[in-house]
Amino acid sequence: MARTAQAPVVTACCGAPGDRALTTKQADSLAHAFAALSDPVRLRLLSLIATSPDGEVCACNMVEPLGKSQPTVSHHLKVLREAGLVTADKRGIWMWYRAVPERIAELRAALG
Amino acid sequence: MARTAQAPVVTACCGAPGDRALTTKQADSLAHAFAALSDPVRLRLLSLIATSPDGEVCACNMVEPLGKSQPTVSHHLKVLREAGLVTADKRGIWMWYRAVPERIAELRAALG
DNA sequence: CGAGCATATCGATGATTGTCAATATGTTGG
DNA sequence: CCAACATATTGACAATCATCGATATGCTCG
Repeated sequence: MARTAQAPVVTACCGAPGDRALTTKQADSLAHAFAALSDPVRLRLLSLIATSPDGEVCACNMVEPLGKSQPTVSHHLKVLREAGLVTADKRGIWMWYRAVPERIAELRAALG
Repeated sequence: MARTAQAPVVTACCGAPGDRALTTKQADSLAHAFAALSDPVRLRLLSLIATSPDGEVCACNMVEPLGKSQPTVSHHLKVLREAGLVTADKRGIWMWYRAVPERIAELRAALG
């Protein structure tokens, strides 16, 4: 007695799911990371940062191109930081953001 | 007169963002796709399907391992379908789900 | 110290989402 | 056609989220 209830023992109605699927813990962690990428504003922020010639971008240069208020941009940057996708570095008055390639590679690996 | 307002022309306060960042349209599309991966249940569903030996899994075999109600699983499968990450194929009573590797590769490429 | 600026946090609000019970749709066997 | 079953849809509700204005924090320069 397993599967759906009255599935024959030998070959069930359905394809076997196998057992190398994600655990609940793995899925929780990954979902949290992907959630950080599930907003257009955050994707554009990460894109701005990751494609910057210098490898880092000042927060002051991200408000205007995004067309969102400063608090909104700050909020999204925080989400990206908490997801481990970017790091922040305060120098003087300004906050400099860099991408975290290892973390991004992690997500890419989860898709492969 | 650009950048933040009173940034010197030569070298601004801040790192230049460059111009190969995502457009609004691209970001919208990608965000929609990543949003489909932002839930643990959906990640486990996709994992179940993608790692199945047969390359396809019957919906009847995904309700029990996930510990969620049948309508909830059905809802999540619909989200994955609408994101283009899986396809569904009705054969007789059962619905068979397969992963869409091209679409998954698309997302992986966006992270590269 | 005090003024001015960059960034973060707070509080509120409208919108979206995950979940389930109930029900509908569609398929097969008798 | 009817009963039984697999899956999808509907309706409702609590929780989360994106957004902004107002405000707080922190830094630099005079």
